[in-house]
Amino acid sequence: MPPKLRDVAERAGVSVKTVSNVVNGYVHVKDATRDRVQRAIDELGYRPNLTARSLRSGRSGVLALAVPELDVPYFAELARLVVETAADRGYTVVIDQTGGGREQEMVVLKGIRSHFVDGVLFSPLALSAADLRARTDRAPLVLLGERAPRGPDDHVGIDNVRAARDATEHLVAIGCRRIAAIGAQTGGPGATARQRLSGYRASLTEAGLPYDPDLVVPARSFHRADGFAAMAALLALPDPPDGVFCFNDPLALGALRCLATRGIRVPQDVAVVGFDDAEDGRYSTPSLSTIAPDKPTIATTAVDFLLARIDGTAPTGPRRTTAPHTLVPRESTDR
Amino acid sequence: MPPKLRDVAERAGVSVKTVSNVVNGYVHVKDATRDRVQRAIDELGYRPNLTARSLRSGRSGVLALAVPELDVPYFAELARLVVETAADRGYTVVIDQTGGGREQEMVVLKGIRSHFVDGVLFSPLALSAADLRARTDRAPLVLLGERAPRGPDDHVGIDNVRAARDATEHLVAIGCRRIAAIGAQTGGPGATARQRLSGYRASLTEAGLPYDPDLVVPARSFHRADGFAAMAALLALPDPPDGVFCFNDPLALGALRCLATRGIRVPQDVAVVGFDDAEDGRYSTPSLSTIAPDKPTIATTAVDFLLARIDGTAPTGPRRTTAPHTLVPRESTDR
DNA sequence: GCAGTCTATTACATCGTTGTAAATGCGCCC
DNA sequence: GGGCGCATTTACAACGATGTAATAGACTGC
Repeated sequence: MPPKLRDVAERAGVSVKTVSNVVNGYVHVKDATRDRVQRAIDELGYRPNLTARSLRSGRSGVLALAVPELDVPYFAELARLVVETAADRGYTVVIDQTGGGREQEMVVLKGIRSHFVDGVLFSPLALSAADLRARTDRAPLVLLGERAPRGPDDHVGIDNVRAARDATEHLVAIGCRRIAAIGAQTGGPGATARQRLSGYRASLTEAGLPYDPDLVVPARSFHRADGFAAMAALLALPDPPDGVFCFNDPLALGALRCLATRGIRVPQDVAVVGFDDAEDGRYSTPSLSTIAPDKPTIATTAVDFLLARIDGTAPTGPRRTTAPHTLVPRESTDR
Repeated sequence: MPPKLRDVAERAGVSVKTVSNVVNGYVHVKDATRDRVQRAIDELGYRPNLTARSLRSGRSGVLALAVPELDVPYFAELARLVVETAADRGYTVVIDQTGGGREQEMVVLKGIRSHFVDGVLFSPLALSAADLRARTDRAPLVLLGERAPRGPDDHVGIDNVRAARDATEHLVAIGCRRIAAIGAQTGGPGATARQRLSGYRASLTEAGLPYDPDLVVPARSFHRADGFAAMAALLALPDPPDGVFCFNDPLALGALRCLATRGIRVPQDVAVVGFDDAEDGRYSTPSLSTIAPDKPTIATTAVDFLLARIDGTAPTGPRRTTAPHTLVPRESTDR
């Protein structure tokens, strides 16, 4: 049974509240008393009970981070940054893995009120803007990632359309004429994929290149295996592409792998661009050109938005920020 | 202000305790009452305050997972599995990123008593066995990963010596004669690296190959960049290796990358084996042969050990389990 | 020498929930 | 019809902390 304030108080011969005052650095405590109490604290190894404190204060000092999958590098890196930033601000982070399904994401949305977390950073995949608007609960929530529904919530993302254009333009610039896109999400509510697709198309139009639906391959999920399969499908076309824009890095790495097994040279025969700038792509062979969202900015902005909501210092309307991104050219487009 | 039991009670015209009984599925509640209360709950959107519940019960339903870095694939995958398993058992997981430093790891050790988590899964890098034994606090703790100090704590790991031997033997079997090791930790308390090194040496001895200290390269951390640098150092030797055993996959991928930039063929000129079976290695070019620890077993065993400690159903002595591992041969040793 | 001010300390209520034990009411049996 | 047992409901205390307001004492100034 761990010691509590009362145990310390008895040992130091003072009231419970005085101990509490010492613990919280209250000014009006005589030095002699403070020392005595402090000694008792040390001797007993007292540590405040955060649960009790939290019940009293209404704050838990815990944020939730809800992401689809922790082992997708982008989310792992984001999680790392969020946890670090939150720690800096004195907060702990619990991780919620939604799996990306609508049902589980709804649970997160509903679950917020289960006090215990002060606010939620949420990176949804499947939820529609309507789902988000339907939320009755106005608990502190910040949407994370590239998704930007016109909802009532704070949001931190990047300009997906612009980024996808940058990626595609880059392929055009190095001489690609038949440019494929891997990662479209047909039907699903995935705004991210839609935005990237629209940037891709805009870029084609701008370059005077035709839009060929055969070159747009959907991906069920965003893993290497999906990229591999999609690339294989593209290579089976009568007129295969000479450039591929993948909607994230694992897809691109899967595509690279597929090309390697077929003995197709990258970037000479096919150039590849990814998205997210996961660490893997920096050391793959060939190394992967990619769109690099400014992840540290995303993480810190999101955490600070959320803390401002929690503290009530945020403005009433939703805050939306677009974090910068850059194109990082590497070997997979180096020609 | 979210509704509480009292609000529901007033609305339903019953006592607070009756509402509590309904919420907790207590049997002796008249159906009519139960319905009335349930309606009030639904209308008000009542959700129990987990903090209060936790204060009352002494349990928070939260486990902590302390790992060095979330964006090292092995830890990300482990985290994913742990979070999933814990969720299955009705627990939430908070992530603690220690950075792998002794100081921060000590904080985790001390911090356990800061109630709020019911137990800790801890994957230490820098802590010594002495540090762990010095823990006065007997809060539920399970050590995770490959480290196996003779401490008083539950532990789930794999047989590192055996696994390292398997890896090295595999290199011997495909004809390597000068086999290097990347990832030694000189001086540090890293038991993992020591064990893998000893397995490596044992295997050399067994194969009748000389042990050449020049072929053992330490790594400051276990990232791709370190593997790259180590490989570069090995290639600069007058008599470079024809096989490399890397103590984890990122090191191996960094090494592969280095070899690729030098135009050295893998596996023909140099064969490479990694450790951990991160998803990256399955799709790298060449794909990476590696030691695959049974991560799902590690995660579920660890969580179950911890929950048993928490419930008090665990035996008194420390429990130790060695999860199985397998060698997964891929292209990087396919010759 | 006494009101007035300031410091240091304290008792008590409270955060929202649940365990304990007691109260209420009903049916049933002898 | 009085008593017993059971189902149902309740009041109250407690989990460990902290805010509020009150108290006791020390000191100022007139």
